[in-house]
Amino acid sequence: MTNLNSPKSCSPGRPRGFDPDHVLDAALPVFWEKGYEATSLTDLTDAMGINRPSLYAAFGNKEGVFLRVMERYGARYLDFLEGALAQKTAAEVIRAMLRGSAEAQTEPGRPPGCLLLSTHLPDDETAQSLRDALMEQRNVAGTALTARLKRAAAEGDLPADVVPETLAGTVTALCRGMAIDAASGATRAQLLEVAAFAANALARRLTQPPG
Amino acid sequence: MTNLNSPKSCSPGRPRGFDPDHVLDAALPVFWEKGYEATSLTDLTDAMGINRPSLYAAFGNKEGVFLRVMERYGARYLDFLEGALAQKTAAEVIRAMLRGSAEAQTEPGRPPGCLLLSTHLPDDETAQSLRDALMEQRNVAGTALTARLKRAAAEGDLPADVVPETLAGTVTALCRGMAIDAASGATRAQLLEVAAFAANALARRLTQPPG
DNA sequence: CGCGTTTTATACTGTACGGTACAGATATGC
DNA sequence: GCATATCTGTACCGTACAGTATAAAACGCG
Repeated sequence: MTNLNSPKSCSPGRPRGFDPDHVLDAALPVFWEKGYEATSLTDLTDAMGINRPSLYAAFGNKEGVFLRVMERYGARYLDFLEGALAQKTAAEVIRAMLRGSAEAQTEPGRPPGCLLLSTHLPDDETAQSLRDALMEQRNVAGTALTARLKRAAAEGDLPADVVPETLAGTVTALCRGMAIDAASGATRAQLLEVAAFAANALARRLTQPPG
Repeated sequence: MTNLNSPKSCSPGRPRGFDPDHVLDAALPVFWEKGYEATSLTDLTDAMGINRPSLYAAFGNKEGVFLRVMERYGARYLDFLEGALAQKTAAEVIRAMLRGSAEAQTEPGRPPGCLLLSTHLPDDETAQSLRDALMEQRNVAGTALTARLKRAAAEGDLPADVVPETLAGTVTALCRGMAIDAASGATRAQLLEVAAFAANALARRLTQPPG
Protein backbone atom coordinates (compact mmCIF):
# COMPACT_ATOMS: atom_id res chain seq x y z
CA MET A 1 0.00 0.00 0.00
CA THR A 2 2.99 2.29 -0.37
CA ASN A 3 2.40 3.13 -4.00
CA LEU A 4 -1.03 4.63 -3.63
CA ASN A 5 0.43 8.07 -4.17
CA SER A 6 1.77 6.98 -7.51
CA PRO A 7 -1.07 7.72 -9.92
CA LYS A 8 0.05 5.75 -12.92
CA SER A 9 1.53 2.59 -11.46
CA CYS A 10 -1.34 0.59 -10.13
CA SER A 11 -1.01 -2.37 -7.83
CA PRO A 12 1.80 -4.79 -8.47
CA GLY A 13 1.22 -8.22 -9.87
CA ARG A 14 -0.23 -9.37 -13.13
CA PRO A 15 -2.53 -6.73 -14.58
CA ARG A 16 -6.13 -7.51 -15.36
CA GLY A 17 -6.56 -8.73 -18.89
CA PHE A 18 -9.94 -7.12 -19.54
CA ASP A 19 -11.76 -3.83 -19.13
CA PRO A 20 -14.52 -4.15 -16.51
CA ASP A 21 -16.82 -1.72 -18.28
CA HIS A 22 -16.31 -3.48 -21.57
CA VAL A 23 -17.20 -6.91 -20.24
CA LEU A 24 -20.20 -5.43 -18.43
CA ASP A 25 -21.44 -4.18 -21.78
CA ALA A 26 -21.09 -7.74 -23.02
CA ALA A 27 -23.07 -9.06 -20.04
CA LEU A 28 -25.88 -6.53 -20.46
CA PRO A 29 -27.72 -8.12 -23.39
CA VAL A 30 -27.50 -11.53 -21.76
CA PHE A 31 -29.35 -10.38 -18.68
CA TRP A 32 -31.66 -8.35 -20.90
CA GLU A 33 -32.71 -11.34 -22.94
CA LYS A 34 -32.79 -14.07 -20.34
CA GLY A 35 -33.54 -12.25 -17.11
CA TYR A 36 -31.55 -12.50 -13.92
CA GLU A 37 -32.46 -15.95 -12.72
CA ALA A 38 -32.20 -17.68 -16.06
CA THR A 39 -28.75 -16.28 -16.72
CA SER A 40 -26.11 -18.71 -15.49
CA LEU A 41 -22.55 -17.88 -14.65
CA THR A 42 -21.52 -19.86 -17.70
CA ASP A 43 -23.73 -17.67 -19.87
CA LEU A 44 -22.06 -14.63 -18.38
CA THR A 45 -18.48 -15.79 -18.62
CA ASP A 46 -19.02 -16.97 -22.19
CA ALA A 47 -20.45 -13.62 -23.22
CA MET A 48 -17.91 -11.59 -21.29
CA GLY A 49 -14.96 -13.64 -22.47
CA ILE A 50 -13.50 -14.01 -18.99
CA ASN A 51 -13.17 -16.88 -16.56
CA ARG A 52 -15.22 -17.54 -13.54
CA PRO A 53 -12.63 -16.56 -10.93
CA SER A 54 -11.96 -13.33 -12.80
CA LEU A 55 -15.65 -12.52 -12.62
CA TYR A 56 -15.75 -13.19 -8.91
CA ALA A 57 -12.62 -11.18 -8.27
CA ALA A 58 -13.90 -8.21 -10.24
CA PHE A 59 -17.60 -8.13 -9.31
CA GLY A 60 -18.06 -10.36 -6.26
CA ASN A 61 -20.79 -12.55 -7.63
CA LYS A 62 -23.68 -12.69 -10.08
CA GLU A 63 -25.60 -10.12 -8.06
CA GLY A 64 -22.67 -7.71 -8.24
CA VAL A 65 -22.49 -8.09 -11.99
CA PHE A 66 -26.19 -7.38 -12.30
CA LEU A 67 -26.03 -4.28 -10.14
CA ARG A 68 -23.26 -2.84 -12.27
CA VAL A 69 -25.12 -3.82 -15.42
CA MET A 70 -28.23 -2.03 -14.18
CA GLU A 71 -26.24 1.15 -13.66
CA ARG A 72 -24.95 1.04 -17.19
CA TYR A 73 -28.37 0.22 -18.55
CA GLY A 74 -29.96 3.22 -16.87
CA ALA A 75 -27.22 5.52 -18.02
CA ARG A 76 -27.10 4.32 -21.61
CA TYR A 77 -30.56 3.17 -22.61
CA LEU A 78 -32.84 5.33 -20.51
CA ASP A 79 -31.13 8.57 -21.43
CA PHE A 80 -34.20 9.71 -23.34
CA LEU A 81 -35.70 10.47 -19.93
CA GLU A 82 -33.57 13.53 -19.47
CA GLY A 83 -34.61 15.03 -22.75
CA ALA A 84 -38.26 14.20 -22.16
CA LEU A 85 -38.36 15.88 -18.77
CA ALA A 86 -36.76 18.99 -20.29
CA GLN A 87 -39.73 19.64 -22.57
CA LYS A 88 -41.55 22.88 -21.96
CA THR A 89 -45.11 21.72 -21.29
CA ALA A 90 -46.52 18.74 -19.44
CA ALA A 91 -48.15 17.46 -22.62
CA GLU A 92 -44.83 17.60 -24.46
CA VAL A 93 -43.06 15.86 -21.58
CA ILE A 94 -45.57 13.03 -21.72
CA ARG A 95 -45.43 12.75 -25.49
CA ALA A 96 -41.62 12.63 -25.47
CA MET A 97 -41.59 10.07 -22.70
CA LEU A 98 -44.03 7.72 -24.38
CA ARG A 99 -42.32 8.09 -27.72
CA GLY A 100 -38.86 7.66 -26.27
CA SER A 101 -39.97 4.64 -24.31
CA ALA A 102 -41.48 3.00 -27.37
CA GLU A 103 -38.30 3.64 -29.33
CA ALA A 104 -35.94 2.48 -26.59
CA GLN A 105 -37.85 -0.77 -26.26
CA THR A 106 -37.67 -1.54 -29.96
CA GLU A 107 -34.20 -0.29 -30.81
CA PRO A 108 -32.77 -2.38 -33.67
CA GLY A 109 -29.82 -4.47 -32.61
CA ARG A 110 -30.87 -4.50 -29.01
CA PRO A 111 -33.07 -6.96 -27.13
CA PRO A 112 -36.68 -5.81 -27.18
CA GLY A 113 -38.33 -4.68 -23.99
CA CYS A 114 -36.84 -3.39 -20.79
CA LEU A 115 -34.08 -4.97 -18.73
CA LEU A 116 -35.69 -3.82 -15.49
CA LEU A 117 -38.97 -5.53 -16.34
CA SER A 118 -37.78 -8.71 -18.00
CA THR A 119 -35.93 -9.49 -14.81
CA HIS A 120 -37.81 -11.83 -12.54
CA LEU A 121 -36.05 -12.27 -9.24
CA PRO A 122 -36.19 -15.27 -6.95
CA ASP A 123 -38.21 -14.72 -3.81
CA ASP A 124 -35.23 -15.82 -1.83
CA GLU A 125 -34.27 -13.69 1.14
CA THR A 126 -30.75 -13.45 -0.17
CA ALA A 127 -31.99 -11.43 -3.14
CA GLN A 128 -33.69 -8.76 -1.06
CA SER A 129 -31.05 -6.11 -1.65
CA LEU A 130 -31.13 -6.88 -5.34
CA ARG A 131 -34.90 -6.58 -5.32
CA ASP A 132 -34.67 -3.23 -3.57
CA ALA A 133 -32.16 -1.93 -6.09
CA LEU A 134 -34.31 -3.12 -8.97
CA MET A 135 -37.42 -1.46 -7.58
CA GLU A 136 -35.49 1.73 -7.06
CA GLN A 137 -34.35 1.72 -10.66
CA ARG A 138 -37.86 0.94 -11.85
CA ASN A 139 -39.23 3.89 -9.91
CA VAL A 140 -36.68 6.39 -11.17
CA ALA A 141 -38.76 7.41 -14.15
CA GLY A 142 -41.98 7.58 -12.16
CA THR A 143 -40.62 9.76 -9.38
CA ALA A 144 -38.88 12.05 -11.84
CA LEU A 145 -42.03 12.40 -13.91
CA THR A 146 -44.13 13.05 -10.80
CA ALA A 147 -41.77 15.80 -9.73
CA ARG A 148 -41.86 17.32 -13.20
CA LEU A 149 -45.65 17.25 -13.25
CA LYS A 150 -45.84 18.85 -9.83
CA ARG A 151 -43.74 21.64 -11.21
CA ALA A 152 -46.15 21.87 -14.13
CA ALA A 153 -49.05 22.09 -11.71
CA ALA A 154 -47.32 24.91 -9.86
CA GLU A 155 -46.80 26.68 -13.17
CA GLY A 156 -50.46 26.38 -14.08
CA ASP A 157 -49.61 23.92 -16.83
CA LEU A 158 -51.91 21.23 -15.41
CA PRO A 159 -55.68 21.34 -14.86
CA ALA A 160 -56.56 21.58 -11.20
CA ASP A 161 -58.39 18.26 -11.15
CA VAL A 162 -55.43 16.27 -12.44
CA VAL A 163 -53.36 14.65 -9.70
CA PRO A 164 -49.69 14.56 -10.73
CA GLU A 165 -49.13 11.16 -9.15
CA THR A 166 -52.07 9.64 -11.01
CA LEU A 167 -51.04 11.12 -14.34
CA ALA A 168 -47.47 9.95 -13.83
CA GLY A 169 -48.72 6.51 -12.84
CA THR A 170 -50.76 6.33 -16.03
CA VAL A 171 -47.80 7.26 -18.20
CA THR A 172 -45.40 4.84 -16.52
CA ALA A 173 -47.99 2.08 -16.69
CA LEU A 174 -48.22 2.69 -20.42
CA CYS A 175 -44.45 2.54 -20.74
CA ARG A 176 -44.28 -0.72 -18.83
CA GLY A 177 -47.10 -2.21 -20.81
CA MET A 178 -45.40 -1.26 -24.04
CA ALA A 179 -42.20 -2.85 -22.76
CA ILE A 180 -44.00 -6.13 -22.23
CA ASP A 181 -45.53 -5.93 -25.67
CA ALA A 182 -42.12 -5.21 -27.17
CA ALA A 183 -40.62 -8.21 -25.43
CA SER A 184 -43.52 -10.27 -26.75
CA GLY A 185 -42.79 -9.28 -30.32
CA ALA A 186 -44.69 -6.05 -30.95
CA THR A 187 -43.16 -3.93 -33.70
CA ARG A 188 -41.81 -0.44 -33.30
CA ALA A 189 -44.54 0.88 -35.56
CA GLN A 190 -47.25 -0.62 -33.38
CA LEU A 191 -45.75 0.81 -30.23
CA LEU A 192 -45.27 4.22 -31.76
CA GLU A 193 -48.92 4.27 -32.78
CA VAL A 194 -49.99 3.44 -29.26
CA ALA A 195 -47.61 6.01 -27.81
CA ALA A 196 -48.85 8.72 -30.16
CA PHE A 197 -52.48 7.91 -29.55
CA ALA A 198 -52.07 7.86 -25.78
CA ALA A 199 -50.06 11.08 -25.82
CA ASN A 200 -52.76 12.66 -27.93
CA ALA A 201 -55.56 11.57 -25.62
CA LEU A 202 -53.67 12.72 -22.53
CA ALA A 203 -52.76 16.03 -24.14
CA ARG A 204 -56.43 16.71 -24.84
CA ARG A 205 -57.22 15.88 -21.25
CA LEU A 206 -54.67 18.46 -20.13
CA THR A 207 -55.91 21.24 -22.34
CA GLN A 208 -59.57 21.04 -21.54
CA PRO A 209 -61.60 22.30 -18.61
CA PRO A 210 -62.67 19.77 -16.01
CA GLY A 211 -65.94 18.06 -16.73
CA MET B 1 -60.39 -51.55 -22.14
CA THR B 2 -63.52 -53.72 -21.90
CA ASN B 3 -65.24 -51.69 -19.22
CA LEU B 4 -65.40 -48.42 -21.11
CA ASN B 5 -69.13 -48.85 -21.54
CA SER B 6 -69.59 -48.96 -17.81
CA PRO B 7 -70.05 -45.32 -16.86
CA LYS B 8 -69.67 -45.52 -13.11
CA SER B 9 -66.89 -48.04 -12.59
CA CYS B 10 -63.78 -46.36 -13.81
CA SER B 11 -60.53 -48.18 -14.43
CA PRO B 12 -59.62 -50.92 -11.99
CA GLY B 13 -56.82 -50.59 -9.53
CA ARG B 14 -56.18 -48.19 -6.73
CA PRO B 15 -58.18 -45.00 -7.20
CA ARG B 16 -56.43 -41.67 -7.36
CA GLY B 17 -56.15 -40.09 -3.96
CA PHE B 18 -56.59 -36.49 -5.08
CA ASP B 19 -58.78 -34.37 -7.30
CA PRO B 20 -56.78 -33.04 -10.29
CA ASP B 21 -58.66 -29.76 -10.40
CA HIS B 22 -58.22 -29.26 -6.70
CA VAL B 23 -54.46 -29.75 -6.74
CA LEU B 24 -54.22 -27.49 -9.79
CA ASP B 25 -55.87 -24.79 -7.75
CA ALA B 26 -53.19 -25.37 -5.14
CA ALA B 27 -50.46 -25.09 -7.77
CA LEU B 28 -51.85 -21.87 -9.25
CA PRO B 29 -50.66 -19.40 -6.60
CA VAL B 30 -47.22 -20.99 -6.59
CA PHE B 31 -46.71 -20.32 -10.28
CA TRP B 32 -48.36 -16.95 -9.82
CA GLU B 33 -45.92 -15.86 -7.15
CA LYS B 34 -42.70 -17.41 -8.36
CA GLY B 35 -43.11 -17.61 -12.10
CA TYR B 36 -42.66 -20.72 -14.21
CA GLU B 37 -38.92 -21.14 -14.14
CA ALA B 38 -38.44 -20.41 -10.47
CA THR B 39 -41.08 -22.93 -9.46
CA SER B 40 -39.49 -26.29 -8.78
CA LEU B 41 -41.23 -29.61 -8.79
CA THR B 42 -40.72 -29.77 -5.04
CA ASP B 43 -42.52 -26.44 -4.68
CA LEU B 44 -45.38 -27.87 -6.71
CA THR B 45 -45.66 -31.22 -4.97
CA ASP B 46 -45.46 -29.56 -1.56
CA ALA B 47 -48.24 -27.13 -2.41
CA MET B 48 -50.37 -29.74 -4.16
CA GLY B 49 -49.90 -32.34 -1.45
CA ILE B 50 -49.05 -35.09 -3.89
CA ASN B 51 -45.91 -36.99 -4.75
CA ARG B 52 -43.72 -36.52 -7.71
CA PRO B 53 -44.73 -39.66 -9.61
CA SER B 54 -48.39 -38.79 -9.07
CA LEU B 55 -47.77 -35.42 -10.66
CA TYR B 56 -46.06 -36.97 -13.65
CA ALA B 57 -48.77 -39.58 -14.06
CA ALA B 58 -51.53 -37.00 -13.92
CA PHE B 59 -50.06 -34.07 -15.85
CA GLY B 60 -47.03 -35.36 -17.76
CA ASN B 61 -44.52 -32.83 -16.49
CA LYS B 62 -44.13 -29.32 -15.17
CA GLU B 63 -45.15 -27.86 -18.50
CA GLY B 64 -48.36 -29.87 -18.46
CA VAL B 65 -49.18 -28.62 -14.99
CA PHE B 66 -48.63 -25.04 -16.09
CA LEU B 67 -50.81 -25.38 -19.16
CA ARG B 68 -53.67 -26.69 -17.05
CA VAL B 69 -53.07 -23.98 -14.49
CA MET B 70 -53.23 -21.32 -17.18
CA GLU B 71 -56.60 -22.61 -18.31
CA ARG B 72 -57.99 -22.37 -14.81
CA TYR B 73 -56.46 -18.95 -14.33
CA GLY B 74 -58.09 -17.56 -17.42
CA ALA B 75 -61.44 -19.05 -16.54
CA ARG B 76 -61.44 -17.99 -12.91
CA TYR B 77 -59.52 -14.76 -12.61
CA LEU B 78 -60.04 -13.08 -15.95
CA ASP B 79 -63.79 -13.54 -15.92
CA PHE B 80 -64.27 -9.78 -15.63
CA LEU B 81 -63.45 -9.64 -19.34
CA GLU B 82 -66.79 -11.06 -20.34
CA GLY B 83 -68.71 -8.47 -18.37
CA ALA B 84 -66.52 -5.66 -19.64
CA LEU B 85 -67.01 -6.58 -23.29
CA ALA B 86 -70.76 -6.70 -22.74
CA GLN B 87 -70.98 -3.01 -21.90
CA LYS B 88 -73.06 -0.92 -24.25
CA THR B 89 -70.59 1.72 -25.41
CA ALA B 90 -66.90 1.60 -26.25
CA ALA B 91 -66.12 4.03 -23.45
CA GLU B 92 -67.93 1.84 -20.94
CA VAL B 93 -66.17 -1.25 -22.23
CA ILE B 94 -62.82 0.42 -21.73
CA ARG B 95 -63.71 1.74 -18.29
CA ALA B 96 -64.92 -1.68 -17.14
CA MET B 97 -61.86 -3.38 -18.51
CA LEU B 98 -59.41 -1.03 -16.85
CA ARG B 99 -61.28 -1.14 -13.58
CA GLY B 100 -61.69 -4.92 -13.65
CA SER B 101 -58.04 -5.36 -14.48
CA ALA B 102 -56.95 -3.14 -11.60
CA GLU B 103 -59.20 -5.06 -9.24
CA ALA B 104 -58.20 -8.50 -10.45
CA GLN B 105 -54.54 -7.63 -10.01
CA THR B 106 -55.00 -6.50 -6.42
CA GLU B 107 -57.55 -8.96 -5.17
CA PRO B 108 -57.03 -9.55 -1.44
CA GLY B 109 -55.88 -13.05 -0.64
CA ARG B 110 -54.43 -13.56 -4.07
CA PRO B 111 -50.94 -12.88 -5.36
CA PRO B 112 -50.72 -9.40 -6.83
CA GLY B 113 -50.21 -8.96 -10.55
CA CYS B 114 -50.95 -11.30 -13.41
CA LEU B 115 -49.90 -14.91 -13.76
CA LEU B 116 -49.43 -14.53 -17.51
CA LEU B 117 -47.00 -11.64 -17.05
CA SER B 118 -45.07 -12.72 -13.98
CA THR B 119 -44.08 -15.82 -15.91
CA HIS B 120 -40.68 -15.53 -17.52
CA LEU B 121 -39.96 -18.51 -19.69
CA PRO B 122 -36.56 -19.92 -20.53
CA ASP B 123 -35.45 -19.25 -24.08
CA ASP B 124 -34.92 -22.94 -24.49
CA GLU B 125 -36.29 -24.53 -27.63
CA THR B 126 -38.09 -27.10 -25.54
CA ALA B 127 -40.33 -24.38 -24.13
CA GLN B 128 -41.51 -23.14 -27.51
CA SER B 129 -44.95 -24.67 -27.28
CA LEU B 130 -45.33 -23.30 -23.78
CA ARG B 131 -44.28 -19.89 -25.02
CA ASP B 132 -46.84 -20.06 -27.80
CA ALA B 133 -49.60 -21.01 -25.39
CA LEU B 134 -48.62 -18.21 -23.05
CA MET B 135 -48.62 -15.63 -25.83
CA GLU B 136 -51.97 -16.87 -26.99
CA GLN B 137 -53.42 -16.45 -23.52
CA ARG B 138 -51.86 -13.03 -23.21
CA ASN B 139 -53.43 -11.93 -26.47
CA VAL B 140 -56.91 -13.16 -25.62
CA ALA B 141 -57.95 -9.89 -24.05
CA GLY B 142 -56.41 -7.78 -26.80
CA THR B 143 -58.02 -9.63 -29.67
CA ALA B 144 -61.38 -9.71 -27.94
CA LEU B 145 -61.20 -6.00 -27.22
CA THR B 146 -60.15 -5.23 -30.79
CA ALA B 147 -63.10 -7.16 -32.12
CA ARG B 148 -65.44 -5.38 -29.74
CA LEU B 149 -64.06 -1.97 -30.78
CA LYS B 150 -64.45 -2.82 -34.44
CA ARG B 151 -68.08 -3.54 -33.74
CA ALA B 152 -68.27 -0.18 -31.99
CA ALA B 153 -66.76 1.50 -35.04
CA ALA B 154 -69.35 -0.16 -37.26
CA GLU B 155 -72.06 1.06 -34.93
CA GLY B 156 -70.78 4.64 -35.11
CA ASP B 157 -69.68 4.43 -31.49
CA LEU B 158 -66.06 5.32 -32.32
CA PRO B 159 -64.69 8.49 -33.95
CA ALA B 160 -63.54 7.86 -37.48
CA ASP B 161 -59.93 8.77 -36.74
CA VAL B 162 -59.55 6.19 -33.96
CA VAL B 163 -58.03 2.90 -35.09
CA PRO B 164 -59.52 0.03 -33.08
CA GLU B 165 -56.23 -1.85 -32.92
CA THR B 166 -54.41 1.18 -31.57
CA LEU B 167 -57.04 1.93 -28.96
CA ALA B 168 -57.09 -1.71 -27.89
CA GLY B 169 -53.31 -1.73 -27.75
CA THR B 170 -53.37 1.31 -25.51
CA VAL B 171 -55.86 -0.27 -23.12
CA THR B 172 -54.05 -3.59 -22.92
CA ALA B 173 -50.74 -1.80 -22.43
CA LEU B 174 -52.30 0.02 -19.50
CA CYS B 175 -53.57 -3.25 -18.06
CA ARG B 176 -50.16 -4.87 -18.37
CA GLY B 177 -48.43 -1.89 -16.88
CA MET B 178 -50.82 -1.91 -13.95
CA ALA B 179 -50.15 -5.61 -13.49
CA ILE B 180 -46.44 -4.94 -13.16
CA ASP B 181 -47.10 -2.14 -10.71
CA ALA B 182 -49.35 -4.42 -8.69
CA ALA B 183 -46.70 -7.12 -8.56
CA SER B 184 -44.24 -4.44 -7.45
CA GLY B 185 -46.41 -3.45 -4.53
CA ALA B 186 -48.82 -0.81 -5.83
CA THR B 187 -52.05 -0.63 -3.84
CA ARG B 188 -55.51 -1.24 -5.18
CA ALA B 189 -56.39 2.40 -4.54
CA GLN B 190 -53.46 3.61 -6.63
CA LEU B 191 -54.34 1.32 -9.51
CA LEU B 192 -58.00 2.24 -9.41
CA GLU B 193 -57.08 5.91 -9.59
CA VAL B 194 -54.92 5.28 -12.63
CA ALA B 195 -57.62 3.13 -14.22
CA ALA B 196 -60.30 5.77 -13.61
CA PHE B 197 -58.13 8.59 -14.90
CA ALA B 198 -57.12 6.70 -18.03
CA ALA B 199 -60.70 5.63 -18.68
CA ASN B 200 -61.80 9.23 -18.28
CA ALA B 201 -59.17 10.56 -20.67
CA LEU B 202 -59.95 7.90 -23.27
CA ALA B 203 -63.68 8.46 -22.92
CA ARG B 204 -63.20 12.14 -23.66
CA ARG B 205 -61.15 11.23 -26.67
CA LEU B 206 -64.00 9.07 -27.92
CA THR B 207 -66.69 11.67 -27.46
CA GLN B 208 -64.99 14.57 -29.14
CA PRO B 209 -64.59 15.46 -32.78
CA PRO B 210 -61.20 14.82 -34.37
CA GLY B 211 -58.76 17.67 -34.04
C1' DC C 1 -59.72 -64.76 -0.58
C1' DG C 2 -56.39 -63.78 -4.36
C1' DC C 3 -55.30 -61.85 -8.72
C1' DG C 4 -54.61 -57.91 -11.85
C1' DT C 5 -54.28 -53.04 -12.10
C1' DT C 6 -53.43 -48.55 -10.76
C1' DT C 7 -51.76 -45.27 -7.53
C1' DT C 8 -48.64 -44.18 -4.00
C1' DA C 9 -44.00 -43.52 -1.52
C1' DT C 10 -39.04 -43.74 -1.29
C1' DA C 11 -34.96 -43.73 -3.21
C1' DC C 12 -32.15 -43.04 -6.99
C1' DT C 13 -29.72 -41.13 -11.62
C1' DG C 14 -27.57 -37.81 -14.46
C1' DT C 15 -27.03 -33.06 -15.15
C1' DA C 16 -26.40 -28.22 -14.30
C1' DC C 17 -25.81 -24.83 -11.10
C1' DG C 18 -23.10 -21.17 -7.99
C1' DG C 19 -18.97 -20.77 -5.95
C1' DT C 20 -13.91 -21.98 -4.92
C1' DA C 21 -9.06 -24.20 -4.39
C1' DC C 22 -4.96 -24.57 -6.52
C1' DA C 23 -1.39 -24.17 -9.68
C1' DG C 24 0.65 -21.62 -13.59
C1' DA C 25 1.30 -17.00 -15.73
C1' DT C 26 2.58 -12.06 -15.80
C1' DA C 27 3.37 -7.92 -14.15
C1' DT C 28 5.81 -4.44 -10.50
C1' DG C 29 9.57 -2.92 -7.11
C1' DC C 30 14.10 -3.47 -5.18
C1' DG D 1 17.12 -11.14 -11.52
C1' DC D 2 14.62 -12.18 -7.74
C1' DA D 3 10.80 -11.88 -4.51
C1' DT D 4 6.15 -10.56 -4.32
C1' DA D 5 1.55 -9.72 -5.50
C1' DT D 6 -2.13 -10.07 -8.60
C1' DC D 7 -4.63 -12.24 -12.36
C1' DT D 8 -5.82 -16.44 -15.37
C1' DG D 9 -7.20 -21.21 -16.31
C1' DT D 10 -8.66 -25.80 -15.01
C1' DA D 11 -10.57 -28.74 -12.22
C1' DC D 12 -13.28 -29.47 -8.49
C1' DC D 13 -17.09 -29.35 -4.37
C1' DG D 14 -21.64 -29.49 -2.45
C1' DT D 15 -26.27 -28.70 -3.71
C1' DA D 16 -30.55 -28.59 -6.16
C1' DC D 17 -32.87 -29.73 -10.03
C1' DA D 18 -36.18 -32.60 -13.49
C1' DG D 19 -37.31 -36.95 -14.24
C1' DT D 20 -37.57 -42.19 -13.13
C1' DA D 21 -37.02 -47.09 -11.33
C1' DT D 22 -38.92 -49.96 -8.00
C1' DA D 23 -41.58 -51.75 -4.55
C1' DA D 24 -45.42 -51.38 -1.31
C1' DA D 25 -50.28 -50.18 -0.76
C1' DA D 26 -55.13 -49.88 -2.11
C1' DC D 27 -58.85 -50.83 -4.89
C1' DG D 28 -62.34 -53.82 -8.27
C1' DC D 29 -63.49 -58.23 -9.71
C1' DG D 30 -64.06 -63.15 -9.75
